[in-house]
Amino acid sequence: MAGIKQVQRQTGVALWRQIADRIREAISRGAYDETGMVPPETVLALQFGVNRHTVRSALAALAQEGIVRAVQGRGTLIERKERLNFPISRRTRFTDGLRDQARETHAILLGHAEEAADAEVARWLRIEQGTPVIRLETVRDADKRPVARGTSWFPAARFAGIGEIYRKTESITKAFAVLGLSDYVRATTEITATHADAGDIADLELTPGAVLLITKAMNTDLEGVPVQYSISRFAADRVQFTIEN
Amino acid sequence: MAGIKQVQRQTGVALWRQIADRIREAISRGAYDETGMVPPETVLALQFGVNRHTVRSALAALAQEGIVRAVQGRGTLIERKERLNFPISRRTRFTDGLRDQARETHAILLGHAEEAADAEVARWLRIEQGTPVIRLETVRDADKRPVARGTSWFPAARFAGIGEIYRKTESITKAFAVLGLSDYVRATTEITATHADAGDIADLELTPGAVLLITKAMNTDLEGVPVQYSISRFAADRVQFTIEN
DNA sequence: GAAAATTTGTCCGTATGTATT
DNA sequence: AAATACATACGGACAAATTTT
Repeated sequence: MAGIKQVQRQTGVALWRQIADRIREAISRGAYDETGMVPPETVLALQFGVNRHTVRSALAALAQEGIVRAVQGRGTLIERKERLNFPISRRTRFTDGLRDQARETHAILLGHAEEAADAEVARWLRIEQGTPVIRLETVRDADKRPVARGTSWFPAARFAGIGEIYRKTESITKAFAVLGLSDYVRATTEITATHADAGDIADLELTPGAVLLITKAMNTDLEGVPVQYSISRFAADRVQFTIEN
Repeated sequence: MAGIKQVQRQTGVALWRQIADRIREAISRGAYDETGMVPPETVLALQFGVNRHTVRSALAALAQEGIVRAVQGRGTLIERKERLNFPISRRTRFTDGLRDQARETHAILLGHAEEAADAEVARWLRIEQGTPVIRLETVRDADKRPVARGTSWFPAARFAGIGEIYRKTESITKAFAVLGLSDYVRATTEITATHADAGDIADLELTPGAVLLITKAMNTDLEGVPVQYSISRFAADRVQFTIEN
């Protein structure tokens, strides 16, 4: 390899930014495709003629952008990504929506409980605060990769036992069917984005600083009665939403 | 103030994480509401009994979450935020949608140009690649705060001069009206999220690591002919989208 | 308006811990 | 078990931006 162009000091652009730009460019050029990894920090530090910590600042920035992912003891891996598409419509179904995009999907029930509806849940489900609801905590995988984790609430009186049914069927649609609700529709969806918290990082196998797409959604039966309120947290670099009007 | 509980070493949780958690909690408790700022790094370092760099790691994490914002020479400010709501529907109008939520909105035209449609623009506008299109670069403000920046493309043959008209009217809807298109509808919207790049940070007054909501949207006239394709980049901590089905 | 003090930003060097190979 | 590689933490120095004097 020919000599590497050194970074420039006192230019008004911090060294770590220059280095981040150079590494980002090298990655997109395919310079590290053989190994799928960035060279070790010590090597990069030598190449750019800076301290290892300066390289670490650059790599931290790239990790935050989702371009690389550092694994202690192994190295810094280059991330490549394709996004799963989630259409949002009146007929939005989580699992069905993935059918053509992933060979294998799973819905794992982390836990379920019966509790009293708080103000937010009560408002979305249009019930009295304090009414019993069933809460489900789930993680959804597509091809062994976690895609989203979520919390759903259901009116307890109408959907008693939905937790265990969901664990077996791995599908809200099927669980509803078992409980006598043959069809339902998506009424409203609210979308925001933020950074991943500790729970997201653990459940979705993300790195600190990762971006999340968050949906708050309410489903109703065909009479317009709310049957489910859910908050889902998607790994933003693995999904996109589409709305067709 | 009574003694501050020191952080604990060798517990398997990094000091900077413990400190970030403590500061986050203090902020939500309102402990710094008088000044709206976190104490200086040197003070925090003394309080927690760690080096200033360790505090900096914690503050960097909080800055990334959008909870604080460091300003060189001033201090580390606490961010408080309310989100503007953008309904996405067949009748989605950017400016109209903000009318009840902001006293004053502006659309600034950064620049416009006529160019040949690339593959992506051609696909969305359903025209031949290479067909002339007009590109508009805009930034939108609500109450003096930038909310989104975007790029829009229009078929040049049909909307000649839209750049200058938009600069005066500050509204796509009005510009369309001037050019003889009295009504239009939102056909499709694609939503993703990612980190802000350098341009976003500058135009939207963000900090590095900020989260963006990105929409790719296509509008058609009432006959279903595409009239606009746009990519908009929203500061995620200032907006949310809602979809009513 | 200029100088000083304050506060965050960058960079280096070193040491040690932890996870993986 | 040893080597490798990233993670954490400390200490110091100086730069840059802002506020205060």
